[in-house]
Amino acid sequence: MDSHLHNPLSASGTDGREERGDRTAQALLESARSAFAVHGFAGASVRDIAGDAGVNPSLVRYHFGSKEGLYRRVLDSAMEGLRERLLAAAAQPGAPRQRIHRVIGLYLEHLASQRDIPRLIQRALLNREPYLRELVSNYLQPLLQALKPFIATPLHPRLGSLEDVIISMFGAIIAPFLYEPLLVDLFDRDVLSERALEKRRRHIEALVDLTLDELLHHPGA
Amino acid sequence: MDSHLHNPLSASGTDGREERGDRTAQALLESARSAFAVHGFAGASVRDIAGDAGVNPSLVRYHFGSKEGLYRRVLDSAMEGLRERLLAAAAQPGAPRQRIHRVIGLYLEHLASQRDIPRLIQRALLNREPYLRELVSNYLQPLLQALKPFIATPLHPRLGSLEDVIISMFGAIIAPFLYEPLLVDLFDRDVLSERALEKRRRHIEALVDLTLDELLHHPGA
DNA sequence: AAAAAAGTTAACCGATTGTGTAAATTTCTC
DNA sequence: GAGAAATTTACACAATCGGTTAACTTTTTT
Repeated sequence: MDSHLHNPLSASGTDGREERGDRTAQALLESARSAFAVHGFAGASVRDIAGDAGVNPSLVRYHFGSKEGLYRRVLDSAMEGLRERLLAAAAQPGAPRQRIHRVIGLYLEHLASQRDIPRLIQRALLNREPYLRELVSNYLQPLLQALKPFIATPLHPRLGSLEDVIISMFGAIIAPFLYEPLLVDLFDRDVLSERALEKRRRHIEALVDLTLDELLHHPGA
Repeated sequence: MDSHLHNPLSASGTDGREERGDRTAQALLESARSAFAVHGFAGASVRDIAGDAGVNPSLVRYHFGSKEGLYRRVLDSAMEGLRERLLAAAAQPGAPRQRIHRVIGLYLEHLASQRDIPRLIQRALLNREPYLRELVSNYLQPLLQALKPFIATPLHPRLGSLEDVIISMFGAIIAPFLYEPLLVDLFDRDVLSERALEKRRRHIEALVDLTLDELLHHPGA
């Protein structure tokens, strides 16, 4: 069926020269990432994506096989390199708390530099796409295993299990990116400006410290 | 254009008898709520919704004017009554902290009993639908005004402003509902079971207390 | 320069989309 | 029971969807 269909964006194989096909595939990827983030997979049309990229719609099939193939590549490219950077940050020397702060800071930085990512992942979550299992096993599971020994702790009398704490911190980290349009209306100020995000990073750091202190020393009952 | 188009579900006007049209409108609403939550507005088709409700697709136009009219009614019905219950919980006598816990507990209960809501709101957020402004001014703004005097506080040296704390708590509260498919894979256990949600409620309560203590007394620098 | 490969284009396909319309049916009113 | 109103049905519409094909142009290879 799909006879040739050479995989594009092959990191420009032998030499560093960028080929013609690579450029159009890259343009399609960028337009698609934005379109899928804004309108979702079902809401974004191949024609619109190609139009935005200034390219013929049929090239989607040529370069990516199908709309779904393009979508997969968008998700992959959005996550590219993150796994290695996160694990490296977790493995770097330092006190456990410093490592955790580094990982969180890196993740916040990644979200801030690629604003489409939270929405892409959130849409994948809402649609319960099978891609999520990869995301879990590739990113979250290794990260959890790398960080868990630092905070191995029995049940806390009030905070409960470590899982609950992780869920809360994860929700708190992602919140401003996901609820931005709502928060702008509620607080009447930009929550994704560079200033706000740096403020946010310090807040998360404090919140993590607060819960870690409570979790590790659990003084109160 | 749309000449007659009587509004259905009029709470059965004079007598308590449920009319034929009300029943089909109700069936459409229920099917639509599920379909919009699962597939999104663009992904859910009028024909599928009507088919699931066992009803002719044209009745969507008759009862709700259009697909978008149906969608609006779905959002309204999902939020119905929540505002009054939340404000009543906030206004009930008791210590400020108890009021906050009541509001949060009520909200968690509402999310738990209507699992479609987090997904519907999240999709509305992702699509930046204008409906969100209503949601803010009808639910969040009044709630914020009702709770704010209890925790009026200057900037905390580490946690930052009250807004940041609210954002984090909000993210933590919603997290298990939104990230459920991901968390099931990650922790290999149900995070939305009745047991897990009660555990979750206690955890959130502790987390709120922890941050409120820090916010109000801000002992550490 | 000829041949092969890679990339691009335009046109078309069947399926599905939301919506509109007019007639048929049911229910209510008198 | 006749007439009016409310509700339901079947059918058609224009538009859009993703996908397919074949011809065309550009680039690379020989």
